[in-house]
Amino acid sequence: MASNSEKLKSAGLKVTHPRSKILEIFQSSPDNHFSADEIHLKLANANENVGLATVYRVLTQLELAGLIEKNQFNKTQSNYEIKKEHHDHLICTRCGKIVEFNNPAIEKMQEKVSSEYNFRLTTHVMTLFGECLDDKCQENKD
Amino acid sequence: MASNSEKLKSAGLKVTHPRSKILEIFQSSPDNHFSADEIHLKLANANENVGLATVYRVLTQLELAGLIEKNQFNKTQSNYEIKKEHHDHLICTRCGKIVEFNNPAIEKMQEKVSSEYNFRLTTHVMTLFGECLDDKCQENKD
DNA sequence: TTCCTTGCAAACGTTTTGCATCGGT
DNA sequence: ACCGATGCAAAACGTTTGCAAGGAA
Repeated sequence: MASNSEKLKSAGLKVTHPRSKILEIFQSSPDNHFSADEIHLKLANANENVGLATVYRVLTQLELAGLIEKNQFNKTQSNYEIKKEHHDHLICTRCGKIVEFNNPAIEKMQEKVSSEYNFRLTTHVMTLFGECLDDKCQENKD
Repeated sequence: MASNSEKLKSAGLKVTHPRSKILEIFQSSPDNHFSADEIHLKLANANENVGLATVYRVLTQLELAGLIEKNQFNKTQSNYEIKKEHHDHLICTRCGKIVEFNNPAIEKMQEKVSSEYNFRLTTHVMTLFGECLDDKCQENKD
């Protein structure tokens, strides 16, 4: 497996401090989804002086390089996660928990729907919103 | 079927010019999806002097009243359509065409996925992006 | 040394809000 | 006449961009 530096280089990006650090953050939390602001905050907490504009620029570059993925769960901000096999999301509207899932049967039917309407399917967004039944979340029930 | 005035009244909203006009726009194009700006433009073209802020306020109220539905197809702006039976969308990324579809089998599997992950499903977003094979769209192929 | 990268501040587009005025009921 | 609804302008919000200074190769 390639190192972070190699990944950046092969994307045509110089290996700089902000880029390495941001990539590290994603790799150390492979199941987490971060907003640009959260990344910025994490860097600040680690005494890394990186401007918010740079965070946005780096996130865009990493996405373009196929190293991370951008999600639009809510209207207000974008969320980024490290690139993995394709999956969709299940989000708890009470505690914010995000679960990744992959359901080949649904994907197949999406293809079928598309061809029925004479479309060539390229991508899709499928996000399920609900309430998780975890103890931690249930405790906050009103 | 209730008139527009009755719908507004039963939502606790006064029957005003902007509200009636906006509701009319949606009803006269039941298959169209409009942004706030498009509504604003349509009103201006019809020599209706309605402020953009009012358009946003009315759209929010109509959504709250269950008369229209808000969609987030792209990051930049929200789209509104008149409320119908539940459906999802298929969008052509080349010509912007939006097709509505409803697939009970997929919906059933979404329920199944949710319960597998111990979630009580409340809503979902499913939007398929592709390229439609309509003549009009194909003409624009590069 | 080159030219990519960064930080800062200003610009951006959409949406929201404050406030004085207007208008249904 | 009351109180909600409106128009306008300004603010808010996440994100992008211009520019001069900094840093990897």
